[in-house]
Amino acid sequence: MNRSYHHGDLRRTLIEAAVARIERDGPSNLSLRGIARTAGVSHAAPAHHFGDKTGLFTAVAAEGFSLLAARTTPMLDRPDALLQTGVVYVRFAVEHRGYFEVMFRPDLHRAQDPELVAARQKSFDVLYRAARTGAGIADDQDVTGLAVAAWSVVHGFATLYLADNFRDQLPDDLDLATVVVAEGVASLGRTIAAQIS
Amino acid sequence: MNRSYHHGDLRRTLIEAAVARIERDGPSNLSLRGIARTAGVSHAAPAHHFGDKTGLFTAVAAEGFSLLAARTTPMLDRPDALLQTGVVYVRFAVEHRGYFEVMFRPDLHRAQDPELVAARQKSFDVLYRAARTGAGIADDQDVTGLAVAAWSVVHGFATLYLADNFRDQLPDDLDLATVVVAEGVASLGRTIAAQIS
DNA sequence: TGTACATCAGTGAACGCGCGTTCACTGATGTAC
DNA sequence: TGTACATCAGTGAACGCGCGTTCACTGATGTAC
Repeated sequence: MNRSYHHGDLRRTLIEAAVARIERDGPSNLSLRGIARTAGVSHAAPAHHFGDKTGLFTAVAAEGFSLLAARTTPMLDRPDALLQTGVVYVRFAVEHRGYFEVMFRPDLHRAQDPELVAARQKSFDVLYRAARTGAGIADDQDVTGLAVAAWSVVHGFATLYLADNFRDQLPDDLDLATVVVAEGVASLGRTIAAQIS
Repeated sequence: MNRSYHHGDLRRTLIEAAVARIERDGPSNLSLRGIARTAGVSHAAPAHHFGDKTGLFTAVAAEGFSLLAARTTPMLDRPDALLQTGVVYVRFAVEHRGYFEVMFRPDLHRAQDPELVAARQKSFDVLYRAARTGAGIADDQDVTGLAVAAWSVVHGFATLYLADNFRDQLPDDLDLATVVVAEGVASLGRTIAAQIS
């Protein structure tokens, strides 16, 4: 740990402080000064690396999408790729809530930032590939509905879970809860299939 | 419209101003003073009706859940109750974004407020009944997995849609998009069912 | 190896601002007689 | 119907606070010779 005047890796430290801060205080009440305080650094230091507040959150979101892509990509080799990708998505959201909450709040970051766009695209690609291989869909067939439905269910579950909406309904253990939900999705698919026609 | 010193129905006006404000500026940057400004009233007036900021948002959330329950309940009589409940849920989120965004942000309101608890419970009951009747599940069977999955998918879709994550993938028209997603859910159910075993 | 200098990273004081809350007040309304 | 008075709803000035951003600065590092 560099204790001298120059920090060494302040950029990284600030991103981690931002994440820690969001996990502690929730996504409201985010402040640059609070993050700098958590990082143990002067409140003007972030400007040096990120320009302004939005810049910092943009970097957090971009790194979040990179992390998510890195975590989900290995699942593509599994026979149950779509299921496993979903499970990893939910785990990511719960274990890295600080990233997750910033990633999907476009009011906090610059959506057109190139680094962010690239990282997000990488995540989306994994999802689409998982949907394709999982359902045995050929390259020229449309996978949009499936991908959007899969994304919606894991995203909705993660969001509601984090906001404590399932406390009374599901087992405390996330793995057990995931099994219940997976069975629910199968059951839901059957029900909706019957109601669409 | 009462233009005298006494407003007449300030409570209602303030709730509507809060909703309008959130729809305009997003869920971050909410301020009591801004809401009072939108309502055309002194910034100290809200304290009279809601005590403090949290009190106002609690009232907004409670009214949101009541509205949602009122909108979804009529769907229970339909043969395709679960599908229709889901469609109404998504429409509600999109058309009443101001309510929706507050309802699921427990950091903004007092979660144990009796009025809020009652209204939320009413909404949950509709969802559970829709899941039960939709899937033809008897009263003594467990419907948790199905209900949670159904809730997750509509909530996730609404959230991602509102945060503009589907711009490139789905038709602009919400009704058309809903059809695509419903088919996706059916397809997802099949895929997951195959991968669970 | 030593020195001079440019560049870079982080500091801390200062700014102006909008915020939530409080408080004594005032204008309007409702009630008792 | 008229008057006195209590209650209620909304006002506006004031408070202290934390915020984001700016700016001249200082301490450390890297480079040229």
